[in-house]
Amino acid sequence: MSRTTNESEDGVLSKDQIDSPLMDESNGGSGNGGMVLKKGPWTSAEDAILVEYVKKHGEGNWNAVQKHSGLFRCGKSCRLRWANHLRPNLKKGAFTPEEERLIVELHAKMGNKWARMAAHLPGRTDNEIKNYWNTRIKRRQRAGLPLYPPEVCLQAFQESQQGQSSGGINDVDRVQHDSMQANSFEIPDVVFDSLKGNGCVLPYVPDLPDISPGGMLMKGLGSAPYCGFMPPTMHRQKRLRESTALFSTSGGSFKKGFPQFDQFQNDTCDKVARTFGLPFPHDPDPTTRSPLSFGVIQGSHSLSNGNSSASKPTSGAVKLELPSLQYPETDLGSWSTSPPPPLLEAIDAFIQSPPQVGTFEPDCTSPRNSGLLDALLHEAKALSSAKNHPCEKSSNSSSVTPGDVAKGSNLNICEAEWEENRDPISPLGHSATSLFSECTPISASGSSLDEPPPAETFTGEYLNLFDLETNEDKSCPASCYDLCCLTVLPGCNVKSEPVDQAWAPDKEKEIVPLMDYTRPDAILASEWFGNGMHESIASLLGDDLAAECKHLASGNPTSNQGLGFSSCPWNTMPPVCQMSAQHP
DNA sequence: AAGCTGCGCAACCGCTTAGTA
DNA sequence: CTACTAAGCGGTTGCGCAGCT
Repeated sequence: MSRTTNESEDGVLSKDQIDSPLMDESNGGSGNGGMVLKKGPWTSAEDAILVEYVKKHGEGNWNAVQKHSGLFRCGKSCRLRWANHLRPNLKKGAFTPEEERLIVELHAKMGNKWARMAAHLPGRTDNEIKNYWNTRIKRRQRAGLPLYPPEVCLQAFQESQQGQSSGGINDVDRVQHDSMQANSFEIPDVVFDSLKGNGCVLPYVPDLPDISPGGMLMKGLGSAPYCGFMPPTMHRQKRLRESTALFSTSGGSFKKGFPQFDQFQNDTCDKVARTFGLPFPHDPDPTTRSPLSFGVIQGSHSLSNGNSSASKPTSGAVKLELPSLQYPETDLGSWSTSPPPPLLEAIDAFIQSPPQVGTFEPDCTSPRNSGLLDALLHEAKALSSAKNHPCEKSSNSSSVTPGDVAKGSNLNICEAEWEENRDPISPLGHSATSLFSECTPISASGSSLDEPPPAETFTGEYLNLFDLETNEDKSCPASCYDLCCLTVLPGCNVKSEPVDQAWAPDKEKEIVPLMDYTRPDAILASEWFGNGMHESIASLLGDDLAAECKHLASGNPTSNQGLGFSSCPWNTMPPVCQMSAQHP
């Protein structure tokens, strides 16, 4: 705003306009008789022309503006100028606190759906909101603050829970567009569209959504200090291409690696749904269902789903639009100087090019919402699959990983399975491993971080949450945590506080040190869900996992040191999003 | 005072979606 | 059903300004 257009040149086409390299010949080549179109800042004169034109002809048909008004601007540029600066009722100036709060809430619900967010902020443009958000991210990153305030995460979660209990996804879907006013989470249309079309078994097509409420929540909840931090932007198309390429060669492998996906998906989603009171259409054989948790989160679409506007389930490699929050993994990159790319790509690739086995419920869990979630989902499925097919296991649980963390625990089996499924093809096989390896480098000293998160923040909150937490954990900020949070659940040893209490705004301060409820794991591990929920989780996780959780909770703090806390969760991670079955 | 750096905003670019022939 | 066009959307870039050295 401070930046003005060529105001000094008001009234006439500046020589810039005429000679400027900004004049886009390539652009002007077509549709305007070879006329060169001007680029760059608008002048007052141009604004006046455009305003006059719109007054006469109304909005729309922007390509005609240049023809009829004499503006040397492309229609696109005119539309943008009008929408962002000239149209009436635009609010100028800084965002008010209320607006800021709303933006945060909206982003939590919608992800990077700037236009949709703008619809909730009269007088504000998507561009403004986008810029504000990007700025906010930077600021908070620098400050080592969570992107989403705990209240937002809590609200999101609670609302999602309510949505679940009150009628399942359909209800949620129904209110999605009014969610803002109601402060309820908005569920992406996409998710439900997909569900409708695919029934319970949906191809795992993480058409990346934006940040999903769920994803966001996960993020927000998951990455305490950095929750919801956006990764360095990478063009989605670019990423898609990259990821596609990345997995193109391993596409065949995927199937091999995840032979049981098909069967798996139904099982898990089903169980999860039932466990959490979600309507589940069919339940052929509940007993076979894989004990997977995270349905909790997923179950609540609002929680796990991102919303994406346009995604439809597709098969094969899918373009993923990663929401800001969708990159839990990106947190790594965001917060550290260490290169996130491998991780991101791995996860992205995985998400984008899920195993063709593809009958994942894409939307129920809304992979789109969170690339991380997708990845986790896959891993979880792999794990579950492995469980169902012990014969396929291999004893090769070598790598440093979760297995190490859970040494001597019942989880070893799972871990082994996990390892089995992971390498070499598992989507996360790469991501998980590389992920941690990348995360690990972020030393406790924070040397690899641009702005090492305040140690106090991590230790204070996390250590209280997890007995497992060690100094190593501190060195593994958001990114790791985001990932870990999802999987750690079982092992969380949380000094839990009753949810309501913990979230009481007035008590927030005192509680924060005890529990970081911005993290899903913390919530899950705490009394948040009450005993019933714990049971549900236990049932989902399976006895072994549950036992493992306890084991971990009581934990051997040193077991995970080499790898960092984050490594553990991956192995034990339950499928986050098996909610596919939420179709009518 | 000059240079440097970072921040924030405006605009652009590329892609997707919707509408129409 | 396909092709084309317009519009919309989200990510990225460029530039001016402010603050710091």
